Amino acid sequence: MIEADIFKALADPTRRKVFEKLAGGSLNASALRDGLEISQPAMSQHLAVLRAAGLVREQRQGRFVNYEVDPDGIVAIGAWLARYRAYWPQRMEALADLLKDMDQ
Amino acid sequence: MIEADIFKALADPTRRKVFEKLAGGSLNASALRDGLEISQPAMSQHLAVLRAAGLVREQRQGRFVNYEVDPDGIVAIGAWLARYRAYWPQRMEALADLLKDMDQ
DNA sequence: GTGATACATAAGCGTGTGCTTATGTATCGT
DNA sequence: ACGATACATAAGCACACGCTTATGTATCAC
Repeated sequence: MIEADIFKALADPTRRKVFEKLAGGSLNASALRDGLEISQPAMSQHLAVLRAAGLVREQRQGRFVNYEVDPDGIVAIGAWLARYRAYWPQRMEALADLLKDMDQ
Repeated sequence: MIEADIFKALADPTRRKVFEKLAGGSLNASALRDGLEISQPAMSQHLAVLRAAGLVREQRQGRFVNYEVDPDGIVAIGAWLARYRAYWPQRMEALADLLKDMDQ
């Protein structure tokens, strides 16, 4: 069950912050650290969890490892959420439009 | 942060099973137990977590307490997911249609 | 080659989580 | 009123989780 890893990964607040940072674009592990008061090994461990969950993927570039959001993870969450379509208050597309607007 | 409670709640496999059972319709705590090898207090605790996360809501009916999916929780997940819209492989509506088909 | 930088991994530790057993509270049947 | 049923709560315990420090590996600059 891949959902198990996904929800576990997202249960941690630091990992959610990291993931949201990556929503703005690709970043390396060091760049992901600043702003967050976290040690280098802790970040490395968090990234390993996110990667194992399929939420993030990496790309080596010399000494740096660039991380980016893995669309597969997003799809998996969407797939899970789709099972509860009967409880969506309206079409998810409409919700998405709503949320896009309140995104500042 | 309500997402914290939501993802934490869904991180547990038993709670996800309970939640998916409720996707089929309202059920009381005892009915939710069968199939799952879990004690009565454990189920009660899991339901308390799901309720606190806004994923489930209850309705007393005599001695029984009926639980059902709370659309607010679904909306909250959809709202969070909407932040990553840039990484959706296509429109979520299309994904939803796809998933509805492979839902046996 | 040598030192510095970027990141991963290992080991150990405090804390949170999910379970159990035991008990409490409320409603139903008689 | 009394026992049974449905569920919640309390306390205690084993284990998982996230952190730290220490160390390993790989790439860059010179």
